[in-house]
Amino acid sequence: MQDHLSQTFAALADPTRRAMLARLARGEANVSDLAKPFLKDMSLPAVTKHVQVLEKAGLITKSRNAQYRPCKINGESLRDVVDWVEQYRTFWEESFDRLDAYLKTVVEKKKSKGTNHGRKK
Amino acid sequence: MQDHLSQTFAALADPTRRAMLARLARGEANVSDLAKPFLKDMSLPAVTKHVQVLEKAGLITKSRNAQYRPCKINGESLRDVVDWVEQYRTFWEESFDRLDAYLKTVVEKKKSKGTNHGRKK
DNA sequence: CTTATAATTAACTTATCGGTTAATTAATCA
DNA sequence: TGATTAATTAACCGATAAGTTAATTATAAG
Repeated sequence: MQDHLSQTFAALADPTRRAMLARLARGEANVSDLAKPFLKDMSLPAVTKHVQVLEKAGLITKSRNAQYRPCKINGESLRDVVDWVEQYRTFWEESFDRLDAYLKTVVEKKKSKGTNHGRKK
Repeated sequence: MQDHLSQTFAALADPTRRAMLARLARGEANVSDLAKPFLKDMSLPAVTKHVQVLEKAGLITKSRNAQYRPCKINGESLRDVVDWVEQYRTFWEESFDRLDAYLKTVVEKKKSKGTNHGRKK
């Protein structure tokens, strides 16, 4: 896989992996916790592979606790996704909600006076 | 490819296809217009396939004009992407910008009194 | 009617993806 | 020490993704 964004989108292009992220949104979980809902459908090594795909894409981080491997979401790479897709906002808003766009610019101005949301820039 | 969102993410997991969307963001274009920047790197049938992937994912629509096939972005499916990723907003904001979150809820309330941004729901 | 242009289809190749089973590593527990 | 649990690695398989070249369709233009 070439660039990082492609790697991220590819990792998200699988319902099992998105379900794992949904699970992790509720809190940290070991690989076997993540595996539980899927063990009727696939083997544990298959789960390990999915976790590795998420990890290599930077969508999750994995640490060590005894023989367990607690995983958690890494929000940074999801921001890459939203930053990319926001470029196209006008295309899904089209003629709807001019007010929405206006309010958004107001909020953006307020925000840029404060922090820059953790971005390096 | 199974579900629609997986299909969409898979279509976006390729830099050539994302570049095509970037081109279409500047206006409608025929397949050969879309092909132009890539013909040093790949054949025209390869381009046709990329366009078909984007079309099947619902990211673009293609019409007919004589022997030309003008394409344009379909914003709806990009909204599916942003709607999905917004679930995880807290993970990239983490402890930053509590103000940001607050302002967002204010805006959301204002918006839900007006239209619902073209969503069917 | 013939030729040129735009785009697609067909057939094929190669690499990658998502899964399997069997074996292995590493830590805990009795 | 030996057994159990958590997770990974190795080797393999079938399906599909992404590219190729050659042939085909469809419209426009001389």
